[in-house]
Amino acid sequence: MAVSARRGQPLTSEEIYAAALRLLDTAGVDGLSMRKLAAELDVNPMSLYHHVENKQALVRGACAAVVSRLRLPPDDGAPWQEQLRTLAHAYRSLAHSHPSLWSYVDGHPDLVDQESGLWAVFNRILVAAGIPAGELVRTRTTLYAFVSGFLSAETSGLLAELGGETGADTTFADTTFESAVDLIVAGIETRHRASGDR
Amino acid sequence: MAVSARRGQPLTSEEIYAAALRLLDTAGVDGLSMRKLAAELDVNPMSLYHHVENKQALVRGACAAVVSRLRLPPDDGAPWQEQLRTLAHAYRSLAHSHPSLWSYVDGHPDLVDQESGLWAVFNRILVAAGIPAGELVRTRTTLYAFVSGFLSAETSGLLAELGGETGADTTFADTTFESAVDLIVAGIETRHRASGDR
DNA sequence: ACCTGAACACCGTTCAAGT
DNA sequence: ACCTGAACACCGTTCAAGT
Repeated sequence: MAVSARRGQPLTSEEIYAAALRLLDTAGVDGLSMRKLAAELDVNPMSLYHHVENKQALVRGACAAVVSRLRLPPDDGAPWQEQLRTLAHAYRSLAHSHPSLWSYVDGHPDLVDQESGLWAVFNRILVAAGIPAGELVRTRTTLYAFVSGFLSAETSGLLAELGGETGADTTFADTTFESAVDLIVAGIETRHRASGDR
Repeated sequence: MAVSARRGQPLTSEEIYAAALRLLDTAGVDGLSMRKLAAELDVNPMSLYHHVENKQALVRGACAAVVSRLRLPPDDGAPWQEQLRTLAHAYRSLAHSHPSLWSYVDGHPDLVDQESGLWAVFNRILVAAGIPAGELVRTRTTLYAFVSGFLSAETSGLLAELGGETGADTTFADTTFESAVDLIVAGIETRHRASGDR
């Protein structure tokens, strides 16, 4: 097994993705280059191509690794409202763990489902909330868009500059997210009640 | 006044931005380059720098031109629900007019307000809806995030692949957007009713 | 004032050659 | 198998020189 002339150790894709994530975090998607990544790993730029198809695959892979760490709420019979809140907060803290990556994740929702199985869990919760089967996809898509739109606003700085602190530990963004989730839950409850009235 | 050797006519920034928008529409933000733009205009790449500070300013300027075309609903005393729906549809059709630009607009919400005055109009409508002054920024930010999240999902193809046609002219995306706006309006009405109960 | 060519410091990626 | 250097086709941008 040939070995890097510069490092005396073989490259692994784990190393590559870890270093890529580090660069992405500090410099954003545009700040990552194959050549800088190679320098970071003390390796010839071309060595990377033995472990990664190309730059696009590298970025996607790094994001996939992040998204796969989403902690989905267990199917423990808790009220759907609670499960939905838990899911929303888990997703938000995932975004916060790598904010400079999030615009990419946002633009590639297929990756999200593929790596986390989010949609199956989302469906389960919405079924528990009484959403009819025919409305499932529509509702899930809308709610996902709402939450990810919120995170995009947060990540891109729309929320950061607004209003100061509201308390000891919670920021304006925290309380605003809370009320956004409230609005979503209330929206579903309203819909449920409406269909019950028929 | 010196003149392009290749074209026999002076460059104008209007020309530059129009051509840039054309390139952005067909190739996306990553597909635009100063050199390709210069070729499109039959001009030396360096001539562009006499009219535009750099590439970033060029992209921002092109997006600003698009956003400034947002048609805001007039203050004609129509019910706030109707005005909110009109605003949402105007914003959506703006996004549809240049979908490949939208991820950039989405990541730069400051540009949106600066070029369209959206937030003042948004505030006016929310005041009419009975949102208290202290909740204005929070509510407006949340609703904007919801709508732009939806458009991001639409623009990035999340909605495109789902469910076929629902009728003659309306697509799945159209009806889903409609129900998303319904959810938003219902959410505000609920909040209004709740504060009226106090 | 406006335009231009040469140059610099970067990119991603292919390919043939090394071990 | 894995690594590497040279090379190709691109980038954005500076600068000195032209008209």
